[in-house]
Amino acid sequence: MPDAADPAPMNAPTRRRFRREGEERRRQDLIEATLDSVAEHGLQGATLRTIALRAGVTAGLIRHYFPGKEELLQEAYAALMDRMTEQAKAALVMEDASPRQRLAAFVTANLNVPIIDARVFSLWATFIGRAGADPSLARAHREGYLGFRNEVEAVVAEVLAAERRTPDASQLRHHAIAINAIIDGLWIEGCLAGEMFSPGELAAIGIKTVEAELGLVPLEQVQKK
Amino acid sequence: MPDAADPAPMNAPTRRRFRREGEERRRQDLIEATLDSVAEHGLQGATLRTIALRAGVTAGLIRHYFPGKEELLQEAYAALMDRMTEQAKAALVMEDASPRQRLAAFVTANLNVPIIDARVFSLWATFIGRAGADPSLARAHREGYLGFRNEVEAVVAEVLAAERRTPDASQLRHHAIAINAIIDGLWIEGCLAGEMFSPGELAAIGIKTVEAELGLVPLEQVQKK
DNA sequence: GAGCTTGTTGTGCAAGTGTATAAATAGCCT
DNA sequence: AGGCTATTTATACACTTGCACAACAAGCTC
Repeated sequence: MPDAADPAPMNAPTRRRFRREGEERRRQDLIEATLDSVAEHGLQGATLRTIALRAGVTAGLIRHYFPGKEELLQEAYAALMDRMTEQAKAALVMEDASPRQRLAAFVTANLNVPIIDARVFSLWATFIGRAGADPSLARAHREGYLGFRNEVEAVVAEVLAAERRTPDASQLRHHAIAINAIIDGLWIEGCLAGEMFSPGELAAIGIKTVEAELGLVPLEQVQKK
Repeated sequence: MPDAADPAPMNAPTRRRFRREGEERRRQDLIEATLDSVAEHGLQGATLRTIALRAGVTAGLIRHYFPGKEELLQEAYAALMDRMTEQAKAALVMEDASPRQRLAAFVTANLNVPIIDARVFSLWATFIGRAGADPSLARAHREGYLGFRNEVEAVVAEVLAAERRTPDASQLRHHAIAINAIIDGLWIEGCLAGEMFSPGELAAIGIKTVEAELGLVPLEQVQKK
């Protein structure tokens, strides 16, 4: 069958149809596609073409929104950190709850979905692994870590105050460091081997360990009284 | 000065001098060079040429010892895990020491150099970040993790037995999970921001937190009695 | 020391990388 | 409806990557 019926002579180079999106939307889509690619294939597998494919655009467009790949990765990492710390802190804004309840809720929130998540962990590990060599990544992490620890320290202070205990700054700092470690450690265990734990088990362990660290008497004993 | 005195006519293609090394030596050198490259430049920067340069050989030689880059990376990761778990367990083989002392020594060993080390952490994070996508990495981690946790569980059982306490299997497991988290969390804090802590501070916090988790009475109170 | 084995080098190559840039077209403004 | 602009596509390019292979020489054996 001859192609004489084709209105375009030769095989017309049919160009890809596309839609114009707002700048903010495109940037967010590209960042999300970047995180997806990094989570799935690692930093080495996250090529501009892979990212663009996932975002539903062609590779050239990335350069229109980001000066280069480096900047895209940095913005993606910043977006990830923002999301993580924001979710973590969100559990703290409970009105009309005792400090102890708020602390427990904070621990619980950090040891369940969506914070316990294999994809997020993969991203965190991939990026943090470069923190030793990349000062900008190291600084971003440092700020996020200290912010998190300060939140913990503030709640701890409230909890102890409610118990009529007045720790000095050094003790408070040690409590925050320890509790931060407990949450981080359980978070990793949950992300890497979530199916090894029954639902809520990690949170229960976390609360118990944190309260033991603070020297709080177990709730059963309180209620028995 | 004319080069007529040069015994070689033209610029003779002077080939690189080399020495033949034993197979085991070369393999270990290449694995070490791989770990160095990954720690410094990440997985993406660890190219065959970079690795070979660091090992003092040319890139082609790698293919003589490893089927491909994939296998080299896997063996490097296995070597890293071996070293880490071996060092960690080494602290447990103390003769004539009470279970409680052995547990404290274990915690201390895991929260000081050489286990607290930015390079090792960078490597761990880089590799573990790929565990979600690479089943072989995931399995290697799982085995190392469970081995570590079982060690912890064994020591905890001894400590509690010495205290005349007989926890059931579930309680023992929870203790091991929590203590493992404490050590991991503090390890990360120390690796990522070692200079924020005074020497021995992390170990002190670790011991205190672990003993609180187990419900051991602080040593000061024991001695006062 | 001659000869042989094989560890080691050097070069080549196809595929893929980030970046640069020209061509096209979607969608707003008048 | 028609033109303008900037978003988007598509192609080109220099460079790097992992891998293949032929040439070479280090060091053992006799």
